[in-house]
Amino acid sequence: MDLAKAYEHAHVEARWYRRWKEAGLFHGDESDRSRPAFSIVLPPPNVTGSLHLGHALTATIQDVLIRWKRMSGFNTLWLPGTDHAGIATQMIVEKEVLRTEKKSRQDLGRAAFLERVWAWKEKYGSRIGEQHQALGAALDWDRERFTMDEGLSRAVREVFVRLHEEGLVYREKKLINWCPRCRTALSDLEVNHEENHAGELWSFAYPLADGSGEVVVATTRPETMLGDTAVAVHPEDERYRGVVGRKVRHPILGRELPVVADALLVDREFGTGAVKVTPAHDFADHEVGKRHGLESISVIELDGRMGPAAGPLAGLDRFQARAEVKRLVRELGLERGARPHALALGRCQRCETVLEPLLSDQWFVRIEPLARPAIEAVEQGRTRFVPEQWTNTYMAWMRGIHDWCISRQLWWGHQIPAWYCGDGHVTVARQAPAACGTCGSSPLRQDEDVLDTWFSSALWPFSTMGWPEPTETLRTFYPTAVMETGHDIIFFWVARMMMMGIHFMGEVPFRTVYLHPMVRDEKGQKMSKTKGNVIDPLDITGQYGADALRFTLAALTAQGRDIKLARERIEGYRAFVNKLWNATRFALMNLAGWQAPAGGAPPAPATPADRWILARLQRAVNDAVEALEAFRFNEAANAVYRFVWHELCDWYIELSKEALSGADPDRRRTAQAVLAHCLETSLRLLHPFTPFVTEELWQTLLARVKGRPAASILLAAYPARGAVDEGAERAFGPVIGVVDAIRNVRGEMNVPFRTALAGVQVGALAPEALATVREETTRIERLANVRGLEAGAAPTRRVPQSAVAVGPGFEVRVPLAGAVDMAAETARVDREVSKVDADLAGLERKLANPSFAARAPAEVVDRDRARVAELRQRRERLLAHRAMLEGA
RNA sequence: AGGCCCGUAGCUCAGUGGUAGAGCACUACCUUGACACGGUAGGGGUCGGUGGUUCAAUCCCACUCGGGCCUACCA
Repeated sequence: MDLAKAYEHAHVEARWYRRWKEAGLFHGDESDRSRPAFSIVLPPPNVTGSLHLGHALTATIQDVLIRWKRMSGFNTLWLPGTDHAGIATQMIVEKEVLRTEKKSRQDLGRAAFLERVWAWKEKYGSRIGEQHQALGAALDWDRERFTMDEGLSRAVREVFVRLHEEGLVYREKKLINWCPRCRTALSDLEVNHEENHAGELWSFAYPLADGSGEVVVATTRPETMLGDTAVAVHPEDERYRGVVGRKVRHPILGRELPVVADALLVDREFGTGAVKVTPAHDFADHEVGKRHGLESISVIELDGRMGPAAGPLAGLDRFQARAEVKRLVRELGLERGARPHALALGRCQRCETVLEPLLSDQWFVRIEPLARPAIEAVEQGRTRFVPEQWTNTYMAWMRGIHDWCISRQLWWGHQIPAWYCGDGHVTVARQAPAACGTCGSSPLRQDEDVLDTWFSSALWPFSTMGWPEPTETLRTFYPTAVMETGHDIIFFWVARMMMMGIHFMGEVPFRTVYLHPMVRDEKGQKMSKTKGNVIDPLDITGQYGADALRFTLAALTAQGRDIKLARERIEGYRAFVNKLWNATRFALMNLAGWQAPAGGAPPAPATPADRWILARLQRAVNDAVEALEAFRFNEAANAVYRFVWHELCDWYIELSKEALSGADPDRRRTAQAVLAHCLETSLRLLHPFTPFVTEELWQTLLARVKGRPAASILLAAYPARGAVDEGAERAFGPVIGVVDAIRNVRGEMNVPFRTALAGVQVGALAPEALATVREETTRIERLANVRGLEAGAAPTRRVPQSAVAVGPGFEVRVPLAGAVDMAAETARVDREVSKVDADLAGLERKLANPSFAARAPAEVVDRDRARVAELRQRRERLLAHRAMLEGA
């Protein structure tokens, strides 16, 4: 079968994915413990989600790891699944129901609404998985899971109950972040802090109760003064020494508030140095309240309106109440000014609504006992972060961690397994209990709240493997090898998996956390659904192919820098895929009559070029494997890219043309063997990055040379590291140098390719190197088109109509009779001379410094001395040539 | 307020204590039986700034200026 002239990805991708999947190549074998295991759980995308470039990056990197390890002899498992994404999904379906049925979820009621969500999930839940298939992801679809499927729901209940039994889950009325629009509690992490919001710092006076004066306080949220239960000052502040312990009178509500001294809350430098204290609606004030035994008065309700405790303002929206408080205070003559003030507003991660801290009954995870072992695990190196800098981020957060609010007032999610009897006793159980565990009464009512989505996500590495059953899968594949995800969810997800994995499995959930960069748009903006700047990777794969996108993402994944994706880069790597295609096409055209050696033994090289390309191949393999081991995907990709394009294609294929089409059958066979070996190895080396094209080419290539290849390149061995023949690399240097020099003259002097160069003299080269140069450049087609190379120790024969090129260790004189413009050649030589002069001046200055010779390592000094000698010789020859030109 | 990352060619970015690199873009030439998604050659950078350490700094250190991100209860 002949290959098309250009690679057409559309004809290849879907076909191969189907065959891989049908052949069961992606299955992780839980019963096979003869090979070391290597497992990854795919960070579960939202079930409502559509593939974006972040997913594409994650999928690419994980697939590279999985395919590389699979080919390297590991028993690999890459486990897919989706997340129910509680609040996000509920919002999407709510919007949809409102649009199509003009009903709110309350109109439908809980059961009917949940039916709608499940229907939505059935309809769209498989989309994201199919999109991963288009990228070539070698996921074990037989094990696909969903956070709300039966098994995982059971794991969630089990964890909740056990944590409750251990006293690590509790229910309490605490100050939490509340979204008045979503009508739910949120964890600290779901709060987005809007930087430098242009707010106002507004001041007013609390009159002392005895009428002897006033204390002026400032606030950015005037409406909260209705819930004030104290005024705080710094204990060492002279200005307020007299008022501590006295009372002020609330100007609107009339109650008396104590003036307390609190060094933790109050910054004497800020504002007036006196702070109003609202324990029910501010986290810092809440702490003050606890320290001083203050009453907490809630004045803002769950819907964002003022409650009964707000007195005359009850029923107003919180922002209307703000204006109203200011008006009332102003009328009372107690307003004391205002100034612009930048503040960080907390907003709902989902809907951007300004959050309200308020007191509410919620479920919490007591986090400190879970965090401590998760910190230790990282300290002890049982889990490590790559890039390393994220260790600090993780540690800092874990050390300052607060209890985790896990209840959400939503409908879509795992309903909390807690039941209340008529007397308000709580029974926590795995199954719905018949009677109250405390008083035995019934009926019981289940807690209506659901758990934070991240609660079930935290269990993902083991819940997906069958926990709480002691499954073979867990035994074989837990802990996973790598957690590969974005650094934006270290706290949301990575940290919580660490805590839960250690607590319930007794071992960390993953050995390495690799945090990939963020993919940004061309302006460097983060791509997000809410911003609407999401690029659909499937548009890219449709246009350029999945391999091109994958290779691009891998090649741009450097550590410590975000990816700004430019279309030109993808085009460039698409060209690379095409180059590989055509290199194989060339090989297939020239492999007639050759049989691959049994056992895939490397070919015996015949020429310096053979030895050189095999050495370079081994170096590329070593570089790529070392880079992969260090998670340096860009280096791995670039090492292979360089080798395939700039060494195999640019040099070896060109050099091999003579042998492949020549009369000598031995030379032809050797060239065939070396070329086939390099190509076949390159395909295996590249397979994890570009699975489709490499599979297609590998099958075609091996079918031609071997007859019956393996079912998939994925079953072939990944190229192994080995010793590089550095002598072969060095020996070939002069060939490249001489050819480059000839091409340089040709290019600079505008000698058309058609003009074959004859009578080229190469001199000042070691005899063996000269033999190589002679052999390889006799006829090297597009490299130089040199015919009849002459050799000599030093080409001194007068050739007036010539150009000269002097390189390290050699001199090439190119006769250009009739084709050469003497003035141009003189100018060219002058340019060369001034370059040499500049280099010489720098080096000579350095060598003239006595402390350089004294302190620098001898090898550095020697190298510079040799270089000076070489440059001087080069200068001399160039000038001699120039003199000859002028004399002619 | 604290922490982290980034400033290298026109653009997007690698990189290293010892002569500055790639891709794209640009200029010139080339349709040569693998490939124009190609080939060859060329132009283009005092590696953000200032000091310090060193024989030697783009690289290490300090400060500084710009850009980005994350954490945080300055009302």
